[in-house]
Formats: sequence, structure tokens, C-alpha cells
Amino acid sequence: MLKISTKSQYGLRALVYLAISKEKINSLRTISKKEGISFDYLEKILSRLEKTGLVKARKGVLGGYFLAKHPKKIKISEILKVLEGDTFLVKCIGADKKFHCIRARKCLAKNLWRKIQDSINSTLNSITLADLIK
Amino acid sequence: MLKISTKSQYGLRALVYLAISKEKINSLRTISKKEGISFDYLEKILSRLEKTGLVKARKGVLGGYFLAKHPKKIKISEILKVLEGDTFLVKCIGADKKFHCIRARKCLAKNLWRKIQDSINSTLNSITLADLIK
DNA sequence: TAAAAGCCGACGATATTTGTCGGCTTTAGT
DNA sequence: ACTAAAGCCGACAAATATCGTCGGCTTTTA
Repeated sequence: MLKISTKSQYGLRALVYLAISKEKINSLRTISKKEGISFDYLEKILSRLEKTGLVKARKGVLGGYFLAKHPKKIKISEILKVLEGDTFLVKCIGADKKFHCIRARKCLAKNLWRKIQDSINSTLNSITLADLIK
Repeated sequence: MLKISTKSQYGLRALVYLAISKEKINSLRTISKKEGISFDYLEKILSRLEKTGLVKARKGVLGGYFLAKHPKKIKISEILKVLEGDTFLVKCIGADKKFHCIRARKCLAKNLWRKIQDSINSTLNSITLADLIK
């Protein structure tokens, strides 16, 4: 249906929150409350962002999350890749060749998907978290 | 997950088929066989395209489907709109204002979604069925 | 009047998305 | 050392969307 999952929307909002926050570190509870996002769900999202090195976490009392890099260094494409998986519009142009269809040569639609894909990618690659918050 | 549904993929392939076919009219059965798409599913897709005036149908023996307009007059955006519904990346920028979130003013993410949306739209609006087949 | 074709609504299977829950580990403050 | 606050992790469950099937109907041509 060509839509951005709420997972990505939530994730991005959390990152924006961290980026503009005056605090050096923000707990999951705080972010979820301020952004109105389910605590448990956001936990999974941030945990994933943590594993892929976009945010860092500190455990224990006074713990929380903070950005791993300067917002300038975080491209939107990175974020979405982590949260949405390898975002290819259609499998037949994706990385996994087993989905590349047999009628590849004849398939005139393929070029279209590729074009749209490119246009999305270039937008995503050209914008950073820092661009969003200024 | 930011993907094009197979419904749209099938629909587009069917339209391309009609556009490049030497026959003036092609039955559902023929298209589904040649394109390797489920007969019953494709029926629903073409029926929808028919209702919205992109293709026309003739009933009875020797019946089938044919394009309602010249491929030059059919923009890809039209096709996808019919098949995917109102394709907005996120509800909060969609037509239905009840989904526009409360934190609209604060929401820095919104501009991003809009930017991506615009880039997709302009690609989709600038390409016609005719462009695909030449 | 029979066969081929499209029309239509209901249904069901599957996949994906969106959460929820419970118990674990780590850490700061007392 | 103990406790409470916080993150970590895997299993599960609910909701939704996608994909496809089915049966019976109408229309049309030979």
C-alpha cells in the first residue's frame, strides 16, 4: 500500500526527540510519554536502533538513550533501513535474486519500479536528522 | 514496509499487456495465462480498473478487456491510485483530516514524509503507460 | 440454447504490523 | 548490600492488510 509503517514513524520521532532534547540522556519512559507512543513497542524500536549503532543506551537508574552520532551524520536512509528492513519497492529488483522473476527481460514494469525506487533513495540519502530539526 | 503490492504489479502488467497487444481485445483468461497471474485475482483487479474507466470490457463470447484510452493518456499515478487507494505514505498528511495528529506543529517528521511523497508523486505523474512500452 | 466471457459478493488463508507481557540484567543512590 | 529504576530479550497475541478462491449470476455470439 506504499506506506511508511508506524514503526518507522515512531522511530524517527524518537530520534528527533533525542536530537532536540536539552538532556544528554532520555529514558524510554520519558520519550514514550512525551511522544505518546506505547512504552513496550517503542522499547523494541529503540533496542533495534541501538543494536545497529544509531543510538546508545545506558542501563540502570538514570539510564536511557542518546544519539550515537551527531545528527548531521545520521542519514534518513540509515534509519529507515534499520526499521523497515531492506526497503525495496518490489522483490524483483531487490537484493535477493531468487525473487527476480523469469520474465525479467520482457517485464516493462520493472524499469518503472526502479525509477521510483531511485527517486525515493536519493531523497532519503540526501537528508539527515540534522536537516529535519533546523 | 514501503512496498508496491502485487495487486499493483499485476494490474500494471495487465495494462502493459493490453497496450502492446496486437489484438484489439484480450480475454481475462488469455492475460492471466500469458502473465502467469491467478485468474480469479486478476479478475478483481481488471474489474476495478474497468469501474474507474481505465479499461473497458465486453461481455460474452469473444469478449474481453481493452484500454479505454491511448496509453499516452494514462498516467501511472492514475493506475496506482485506483489499485492502491489514496496512496499517502502516512495518514497524517493524507486527505482524511481525522488522522492528522495533534502534535502537527511540533512534528518535524511530517515535512520529511511530505518531501518523499512529493518526489514519488512527481515521478508517477510524469510517466505514462506509453513511456513504459517504448 | 449452449458455451465463453465478464460481474459480483462472500469467504478464507496467509503475512505483516502492531503491540503486550514476564522475567532477566545492570546501575545509582542510600 | 539492597532497592528501585532503567534497559534487554524472547515469546506471544491481537489487529489489519494482502492475496487468492469460490459459486452463482448476467451478457453475448455462434
